[in-house]
Amino acid sequence: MSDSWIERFPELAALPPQDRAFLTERAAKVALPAGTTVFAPGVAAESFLLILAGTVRVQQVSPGGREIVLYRVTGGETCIMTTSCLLADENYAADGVTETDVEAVAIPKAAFEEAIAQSPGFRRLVFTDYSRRISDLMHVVEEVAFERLDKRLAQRLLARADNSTVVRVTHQDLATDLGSAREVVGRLLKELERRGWVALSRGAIELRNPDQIKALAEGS
Amino acid sequence: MSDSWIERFPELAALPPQDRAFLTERAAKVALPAGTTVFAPGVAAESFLLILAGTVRVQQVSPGGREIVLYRVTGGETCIMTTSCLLADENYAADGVTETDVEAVAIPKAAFEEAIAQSPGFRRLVFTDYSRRISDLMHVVEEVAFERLDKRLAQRLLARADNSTVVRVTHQDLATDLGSAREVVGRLLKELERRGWVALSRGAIELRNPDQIKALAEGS
DNA sequence: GGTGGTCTGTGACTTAGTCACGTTCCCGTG
DNA sequence: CACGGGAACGTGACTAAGTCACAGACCACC
Repeated sequence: MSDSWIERFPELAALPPQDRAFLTERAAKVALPAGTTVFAPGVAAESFLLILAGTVRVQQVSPGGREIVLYRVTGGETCIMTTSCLLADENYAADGVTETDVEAVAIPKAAFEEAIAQSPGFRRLVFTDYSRRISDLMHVVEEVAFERLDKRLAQRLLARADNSTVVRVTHQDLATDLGSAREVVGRLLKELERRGWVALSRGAIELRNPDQIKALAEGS
Repeated sequence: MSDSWIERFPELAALPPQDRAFLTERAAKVALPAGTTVFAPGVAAESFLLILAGTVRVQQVSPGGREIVLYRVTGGETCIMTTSCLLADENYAADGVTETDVEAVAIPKAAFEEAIAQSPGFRRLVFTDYSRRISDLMHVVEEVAFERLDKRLAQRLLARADNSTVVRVTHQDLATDLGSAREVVGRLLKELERRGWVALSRGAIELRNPDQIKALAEGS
């Protein structure tokens, strides 16, 4: 297989040639259409996944049907859920779904373990991603436990806007991001509209006053 | 240093003799009195920590003064916060405090990295603990986001009771465990007392009807 | 026997979540 | 083109949880 994908991962690109060759020989490129379930509670993974492009959403679903996004895996990152399955035979109560079409590289378990054993750079990649996820999770706990929902909503709107002025997203999507309920998000959005900060329409939210929204997102 | 401590860690006890010797030569036993801050935001760790006895509480503090316990590290486990600092030079927004007197073993950074490189068993120990913590954190998110506070309170009471019938704990301690507010916990406890399930006194809670409390803790 | 610190109680209020609907919009099929 | 069904959104009434500003109550130690 071509080794061009390896450039997406600085830790791997810096490996000595024989390590790079080892990885590229055993890696297989996979394409996952949007909406694919990458992993789910109770399903053990059988290969290590490196994401090249697209995003995977990792979320929890409550018995009552509510959902919360724990973090997103994007290009240049690895999927620690599958990593953990490989390394610790642990099964997690979360599921991963592709939000967009995803291109990834799969490394079989045996090759993964050998890479871990042989290559400090590869280990570093894996550990760094573990740390990043723990950091993400702690941030989620902090937000859910301590921050006001309107502030968190403003943050999500800005994050999803990504410099554009119109966000194509449903109230339910935002509620899932925040671990809240659709009606609650709807009411908060309505209040923002009343203040003239956003304009609401079906499936889309226009940010009319990004500065005020930013102030809300950053406010104490 | 004596190598008897290594028996507390099955993964390490099973190592080949030279790996065991390597670790015990470089390890230093440390004793931390209750209430010691083991790590805090912005402070980088300089050695890897294995806990022999006692517990370290890892928690987040909100700007508004509220706190939430993320997880506890007990005997036979490693402290992944310090691990992450060593492996990924990442700083976390959490702090660790000893809840009891703690006996631990510290392995300096250089020896830690060598052990990671050389010993598959040592790697396995580290990865397993990472996985456990991620699992813990996801559980916290799930609880905080989706579960009712009275149910979570009942769970905490039972966990702290540990087969005894009297729990020595303040309302504030429980609130910190749950990431809630003292007054809220107090009101819920009062309601449990009204039902005759507990008896309240200053600094202690007597479980008068553990079965009902269990039912609440396990109920949908 | 006062005194300061910790622990707990209370009421009034705001914010968030739940439940059970009703309404509106869109898009394909007959 | 009507129309029927699903997805998205709106609403009111209610419960649960958090906040704020206090007021007591208890304990230990001079």
